[in-house]
Amino acid sequence: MIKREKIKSLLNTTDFNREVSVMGWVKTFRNNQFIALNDGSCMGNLQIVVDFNNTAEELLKRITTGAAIAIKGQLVESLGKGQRVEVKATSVEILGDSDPEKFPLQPKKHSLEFLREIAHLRFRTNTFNAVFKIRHALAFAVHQFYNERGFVYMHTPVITASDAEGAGEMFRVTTLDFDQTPRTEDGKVDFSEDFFGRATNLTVSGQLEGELAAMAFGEIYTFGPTFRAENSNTTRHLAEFWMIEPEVAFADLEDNMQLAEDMMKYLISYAREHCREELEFLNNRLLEEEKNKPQQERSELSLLEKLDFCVNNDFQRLTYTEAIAILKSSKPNQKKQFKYIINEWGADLQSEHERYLVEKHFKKPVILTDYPADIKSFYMRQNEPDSEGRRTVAAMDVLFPGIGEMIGGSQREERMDRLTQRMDELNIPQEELWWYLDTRRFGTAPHSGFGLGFERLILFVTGMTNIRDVIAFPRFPKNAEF
RNA sequence: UCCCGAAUAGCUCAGCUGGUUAGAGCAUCUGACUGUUAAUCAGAGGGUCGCUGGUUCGAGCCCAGCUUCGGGAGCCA
Repeated sequence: MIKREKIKSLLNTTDFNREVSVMGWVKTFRNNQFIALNDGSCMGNLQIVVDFNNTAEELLKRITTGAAIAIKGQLVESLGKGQRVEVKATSVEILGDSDPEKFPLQPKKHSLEFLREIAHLRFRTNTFNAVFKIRHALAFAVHQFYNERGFVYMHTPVITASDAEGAGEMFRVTTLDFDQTPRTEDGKVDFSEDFFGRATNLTVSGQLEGELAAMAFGEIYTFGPTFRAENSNTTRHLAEFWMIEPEVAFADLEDNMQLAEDMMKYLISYAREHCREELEFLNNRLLEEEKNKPQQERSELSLLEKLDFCVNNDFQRLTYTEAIAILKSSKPNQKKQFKYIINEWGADLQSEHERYLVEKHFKKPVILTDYPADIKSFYMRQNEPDSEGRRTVAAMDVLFPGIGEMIGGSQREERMDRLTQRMDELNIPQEELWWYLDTRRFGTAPHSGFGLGFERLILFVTGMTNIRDVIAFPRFPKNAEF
């Protein structure tokens, strides 16, 4: 028996006129003679030539789009034009039939909306083959990047008891019987009867635990699933997503920004180098799509140009205060084209403002720092008030064109008194976070970290526009199919 | 959650001012052809017009509610 070969290697070989064995799924069967076969190893198909005169009619009829087949035959230089190699089949075996009346994928363009409804089959399309190959490569590159720099990969818990992180609504984790929930004397649900003896949730961030580890290993990162029960219905939010959170001891905001920028450039470069075929396919896909758009709406740079531009140019760094000044005197603000007009310092930036800075003003990734303390989390390091007495924190947001916030992070407040004072102001109970505060009690040190939304990175690198198309089985409000 | 839009064949979409039997391309099936490249040519089948109610002599079309989807906003990564 001959060993099965991958289509990817056969398409590149010059070792012709030998017996090969291939298996895969039928993309199309043309002219009762030519099978376009794909085994997932690459986007390209291998052409199988069937001798239909000497093949049973019954068998030919079962070679339908979507069917899994095993082929044995001679690998030869193609006689036809569209491809370099092909296999002259000597044996065709149907491994799994695919009823052509029912199989939903056709050899034609499908809308992403439709494919989202058949997410279990969309992997078989070129686009999703490319997207998920890139996703894999980038996940691998994340580990390689941090491993090369001596970071320790931490697995922080998915189930957490602290709901004090303030990162958003949480999913409750419980084994209580909803039909007869135990109650306390004042009528509330008695979580002391629950599995963990207290109320627990799915994690919204591994940061707090990450900080604990960073205060021992020096440099750590987490990379795992994260859950937000927000009723978000957008192209860039998921209820379940993957987040990368590095945390570095003895690092200030400056170091943090550098790490973020280095990481982004490393990851994008990695994809450029290792996913050429996939990126070129997606690049062309976007160019095709743009042809149908009016000139105005077409993007200035192609996907590949955009990626290269990101790698080759420094990210624009500026403070919130500087950004407000730019926005205040910007045309859309003066002409009142913004929905939210920037009047004074302290306003939270809306996505229209972020987009203006990134896409119109600087036309490159932007790192915004030193936000007003009032609009940021309790754990961010408090800056000294400026000459006008305005309080800011050492926060940073990395903004990308088309995506918005790709990364959110900060230098952490390492000073016990300042941290607890802020917690009091925001009514965050210190008892619950005693373990977190212990890091400030015992050998506290300056440290910084950030969170990168993995799917948002994939969005940017693939040029896809809906986050539900860059995760295999998206979880979002009213949908947990598959 | 808010604003806007959409839902018609397996897919993509057309359907006039409310009027007889709801159309096209692709896909599927049948036949022809047989070095095709989203093969081609001929023919055929395929519809609870998202759901519920209302207006009307009459609703795919108008109105209300609901569901789902898309775009934008908020929350954020």
